[in-house]
Amino acid sequence: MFKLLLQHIQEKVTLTDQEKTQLEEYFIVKKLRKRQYLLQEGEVCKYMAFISSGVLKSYVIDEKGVETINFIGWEGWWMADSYSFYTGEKGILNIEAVEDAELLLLSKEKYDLMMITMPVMSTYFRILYERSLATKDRRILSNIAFNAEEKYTQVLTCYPELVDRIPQHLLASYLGLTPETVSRIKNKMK
Amino acid sequence: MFKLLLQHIQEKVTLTDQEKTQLEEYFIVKKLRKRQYLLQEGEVCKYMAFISSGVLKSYVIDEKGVETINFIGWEGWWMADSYSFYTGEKGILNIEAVEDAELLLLSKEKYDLMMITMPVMSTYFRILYERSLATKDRRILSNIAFNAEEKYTQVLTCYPELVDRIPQHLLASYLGLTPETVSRIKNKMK
DNA sequence: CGGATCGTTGATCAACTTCAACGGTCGTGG
DNA sequence: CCACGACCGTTGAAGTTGATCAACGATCCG
Repeated sequence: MFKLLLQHIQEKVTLTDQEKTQLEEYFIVKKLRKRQYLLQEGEVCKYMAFISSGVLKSYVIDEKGVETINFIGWEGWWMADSYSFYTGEKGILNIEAVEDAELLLLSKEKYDLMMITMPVMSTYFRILYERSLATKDRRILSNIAFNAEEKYTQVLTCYPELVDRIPQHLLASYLGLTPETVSRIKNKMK
Repeated sequence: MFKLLLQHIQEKVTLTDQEKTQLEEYFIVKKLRKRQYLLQEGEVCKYMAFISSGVLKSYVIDEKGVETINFIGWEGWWMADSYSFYTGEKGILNIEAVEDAELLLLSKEKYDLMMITMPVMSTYFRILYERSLATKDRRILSNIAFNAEEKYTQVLTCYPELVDRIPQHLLASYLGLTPETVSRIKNKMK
């Protein structure tokens, strides 16, 4: 259950055996079935979720009912409405299982506590966020500087697994394109 | 010189007098004149820059010579090619002064050292990154879910100062639009 | 003064969306 | 266990948004 999480953390920082044990106290195990919500628009995001297995998506729905994917994560990724989690204000994201999933939830209270009592975890998150910022910067650039085909090939090279793990229309939405456009690009490139 | 930085840090964490003094050791003061580079594409980003005064932009240039703005910052913002800074690999961003600017530079070596010797600063950066992630998430969403007009009005409400601080064609590029389009939207809305 | 930079406006154009129809696969309930 | 509906990808045709291209006026500054 905690194996993947511990492994993940230890790629960035070193944990003592005591810290490893201590760590488990902070999390709640939660299972989600396909299509089940972790969070709905308008709620305050009370948990960061570490995905032990399965696939989750976060997205918004506009007034016409169109879904726009904010993020897609699977084993080894963290998931939350970051704005809502850190500020405590109402969020705009929905988070939902794309496949059955097993999560380790870290509540805001426990997170704050952890940041005080386990400095090593504050460091872990700082490092995690460094990577994450760099990635998001690249995604922003590809959004505003690339055309449809460039966006698609970029995501293929950066996240080759993505294509196998999720339905194509989710990938399309993640890229800000329509399913039709992605379908046509795929054809054209083959 | 350090006043703004200290103020900024103390919005997020509490510093002792000793830490305040210690902090200054880590930084190099640097002045940039308008149009002067802080970083050029292909270089490794060796510094994070805290902007004490002035305006900086980070951007990429595509094969046709078109500039795409990644980020624009002024007094109180941090600036770097985050990917390059954290990984130590060559970067893709150019960073340049839009107006004469005064910076406090924190080198990668000093940053790494600071993270070890000043836990409070590790915490500061963790908190800074939390906010930053939330902001970038919102920007990604507005990039992929919004049309030109919505992007423009969103940036107006989130960063009203931006319009006064920077030329309009930079704002356009920041939004992934052409100057012409922004000009037309502005007219239409008035 | 003359050049560079910037915003504006108009006309044309292309990329991507929208709309619609169809075929395949999967899962669920009768 | 099969049938039907939901879901998904594909293809074609038409439509729209924003880009491109070009010209012009204003401002700033050396």
